[in-house]
Amino acid sequence: MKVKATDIGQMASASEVIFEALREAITQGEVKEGEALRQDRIARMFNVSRIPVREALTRLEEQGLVSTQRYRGAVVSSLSIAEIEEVFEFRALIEPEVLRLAIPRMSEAALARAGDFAASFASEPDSARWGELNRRFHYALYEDSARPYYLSTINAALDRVDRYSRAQLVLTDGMARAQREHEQILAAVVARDADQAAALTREHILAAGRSLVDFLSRSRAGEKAVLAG
Amino acid sequence: MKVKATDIGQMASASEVIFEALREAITQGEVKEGEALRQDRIARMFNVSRIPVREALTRLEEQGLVSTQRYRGAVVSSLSIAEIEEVFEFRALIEPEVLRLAIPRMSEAALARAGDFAASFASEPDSARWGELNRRFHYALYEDSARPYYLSTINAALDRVDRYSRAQLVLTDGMARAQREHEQILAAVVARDADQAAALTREHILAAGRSLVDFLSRSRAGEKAVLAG
DNA sequence: ATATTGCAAATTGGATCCAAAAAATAGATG
DNA sequence: CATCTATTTTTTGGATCCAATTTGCAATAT
Repeated sequence: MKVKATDIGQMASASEVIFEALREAITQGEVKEGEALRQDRIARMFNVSRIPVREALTRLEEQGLVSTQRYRGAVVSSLSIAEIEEVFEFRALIEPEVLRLAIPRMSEAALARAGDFAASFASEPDSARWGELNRRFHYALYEDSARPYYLSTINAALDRVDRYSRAQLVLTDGMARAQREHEQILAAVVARDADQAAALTREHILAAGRSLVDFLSRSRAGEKAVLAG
Repeated sequence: MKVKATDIGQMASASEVIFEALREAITQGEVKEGEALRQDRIARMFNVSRIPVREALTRLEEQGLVSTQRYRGAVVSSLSIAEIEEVFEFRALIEPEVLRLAIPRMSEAALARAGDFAASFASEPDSARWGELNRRFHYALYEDSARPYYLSTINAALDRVDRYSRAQLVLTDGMARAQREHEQILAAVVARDADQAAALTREHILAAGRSLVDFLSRSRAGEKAVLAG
């Protein structure tokens, strides 16, 4: 995991830096699910004591990204397929509504930014950055909704499932399909057709969820077969 | 605030006990918004050092119940009227959907429990317990939805706004109206009419939100007048 | 009287240390 | 050789201590 304090803010406390680094590492899939996060090891990584590490782990646990058992330490939480499905179902309920609320008040600047992010997918070879680009594209469309609470719940939901999407996007045609759907959503937003944009967003999220669940079902079944055989 | 470790669980760590006690105290309105939560004072209350207190405050900050500035300590976050409106709007989007999902699979036991909670409002003189009864009533209706993530977001939303509702329920007829609406929702659920139950739940939440926002607008305007005059 | 500067008290973030619990390892026993 | 038990090692939750920062107050200047 990368340690870059400057990216986070000039006067960020150690625990904030560690929290952001760990959150990034988990959502990016750099630390695998079930992997133990030892306080002492992380503390040495950052040249600090275990105190700020514990604060970071507490935050991560509150966000549901790690789970902790008394005296047994923190492990990256692994979501069942049902739990992943639920997060996509949740997003499919929330995000179309936020987009609907944003459209009447959307600035040209935000719309242009969304267009730039949508276009940048095509020229981005690093699959590790697709998740971030996707998030920024949708965020640009949502931000003028003036609904900070909704946006925070969307971000929390994305943090939970992002790490599962990466492999699927690389190994299937998921990325190409997502790009096409982004263009369709964008066209509906440009036309200020809130109903259409919301419906397309809902389908976009549900389709992504179905693809991911399908992909994970296959790969997890494969893992079990390997382990058994 | 009450310190009752036994209520929370046999082997709960100190920080968990403190977290629950502070969360309860904040959501119940026992500590006022803007009030500073001094680590040392809380530590002495519970006869522990500041370390577990800091962990509890970290959790509360992650949940949005307190906000912290470096070296300036934690204060109970105060929500603007717009933010309170947003939470009710969010609940009005989520909760009807959860109820809709729960109805086809709802057990008789859960339905009976919801009925008991609905009835218990009438005989509960302590207004401090109304919020909890309300939460349990709705939770009984939602729990068979098998959507733990939705339920956790609903609980987080309720934690944010519960403390604002108490005074309003006592000083207006909000409680009586809520009771009537609960009975109507219950009837729709008994009839397994998911559309009707969802619509009633949405209206129930939106009406509660409107009442609360109206009440707070008046009382905050009054406060300003007092401060100015 | 009011604004300003300097110092002391209060408060927090973090380091170091300690005790309790769990995991790992070695030894005894069938 | 496998299994159970005792002991050592790891690891965590919490206590105590320290340094950095803010806040409150008093003395001073205007």
